[in-house]
Amino acid sequence: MARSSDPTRTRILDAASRLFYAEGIRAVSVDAVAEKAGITKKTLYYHFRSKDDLVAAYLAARDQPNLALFKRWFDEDTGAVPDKVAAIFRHLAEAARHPRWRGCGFLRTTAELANLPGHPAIRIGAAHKKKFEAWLQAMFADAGIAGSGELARQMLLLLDGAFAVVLLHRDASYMETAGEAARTLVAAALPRRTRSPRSRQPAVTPSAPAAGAA
Amino acid sequence: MARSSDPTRTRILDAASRLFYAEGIRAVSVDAVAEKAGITKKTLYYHFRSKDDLVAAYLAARDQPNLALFKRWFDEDTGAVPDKVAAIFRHLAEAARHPRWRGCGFLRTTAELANLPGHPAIRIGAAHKKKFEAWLQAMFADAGIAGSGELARQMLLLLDGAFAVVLLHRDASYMETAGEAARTLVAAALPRRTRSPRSRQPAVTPSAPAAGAA
DNA sequence: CTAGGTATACTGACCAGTGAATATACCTTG
DNA sequence: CAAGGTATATTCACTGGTCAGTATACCTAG
Repeated sequence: MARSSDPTRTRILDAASRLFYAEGIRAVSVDAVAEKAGITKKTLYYHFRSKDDLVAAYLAARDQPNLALFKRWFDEDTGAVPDKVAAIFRHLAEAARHPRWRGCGFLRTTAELANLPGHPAIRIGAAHKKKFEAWLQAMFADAGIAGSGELARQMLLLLDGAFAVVLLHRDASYMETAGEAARTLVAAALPRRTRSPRSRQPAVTPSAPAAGAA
Repeated sequence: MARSSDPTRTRILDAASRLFYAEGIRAVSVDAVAEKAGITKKTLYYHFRSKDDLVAAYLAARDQPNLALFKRWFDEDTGAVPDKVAAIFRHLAEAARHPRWRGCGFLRTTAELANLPGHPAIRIGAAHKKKFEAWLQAMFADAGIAGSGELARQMLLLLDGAFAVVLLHRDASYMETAGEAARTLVAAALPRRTRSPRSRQPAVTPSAPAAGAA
């Protein structure tokens, strides 16, 4: 049985990841993945039961690294919670300006396989987003925010909306707009004593600070 | 030359629309569209130059009706602007509970064809979203909101985020969360004298039931 | 010498798009 | 009005190519 550290399996997964992310699931053939990995199709089918399995493995391999990246961006920002959240969007905006950026692999796979609701890849994508939401909620709860669950959901909506819109318009500034909306919502939910100075900057109207909405 | 009112062309477009929306672009063959339309493939190719053309026509046919629906939901709500915006999300949440709902056809097509940046269908999708954003901005400007452009972009992000997340989790409640976040942001941006009483309800904490969010 | 792993070569199904012929409807001209 | 032509609209049958997945054989390491 091939272990996850199997070098051949790793090569296949690496090739699949690049191709599926760059071109989409149905646009990439198993032959193409095998060729990119430098092996034959039969070897690929020795390591993965089917193309569907390979697609699921592609997303599963992206789960932990993606979450770790978000957490690092959050942790490394030295500001208050609204700024830490905005930092995630800031880093994503930078990534989105790279020519090979193609949005969120989890969302794009879900959109492409929307006609197969029980597909293993979709379940992995859903679990990934749930983990991110749960982590955010924990961060908000730690900061003393009462409606941490609702707020985490709102962050998720802004983030995934930004993935979709930036991909559609090829305009990374929407990612920054999402970051400012996120900062506004988090700042409004924060208990007063811990609110950061930067979070008092209104993202919506320069005249009316949104502090009263909490 | 086939006019847009051509009954055969309409039949093809109707079949294409149902299939592409339900199954995705690359999952639907031209043969399948022709069969669903009750014609032969060659007839389809008489009316459309290629499959790519057909995909673009599918989205173009959805542009105006979709916008008209959003405008109607906005206009028919009798509340203030934050409530009118929330009404759009409320109606979409209802639609999302239908078993055949598959998210936003424009976004899903964009996600699937992300490897073909210049594809005509993507340009039509981008134009559609830009029209919606411009219309929203005009509504906000009419309501005396200073940062109407930024606010309209935030609404777009919440809306498209909700499309993506609801499709991923098959949980329409995210659409309502997005609606409440939208209501909060619009209410915070509104000049004080015209702010509605409902908009003072905090959208962040779930303990306060928002009207219509059932 | 045997079991895990890889290669060549294949299957049957499907795919986008086309060639050649035919039907229909209208329109000109004698 | 009638004969013949022309553009529109449709069909059947096909092409070259790709797809996911497999049958069989080989090969190398323990």
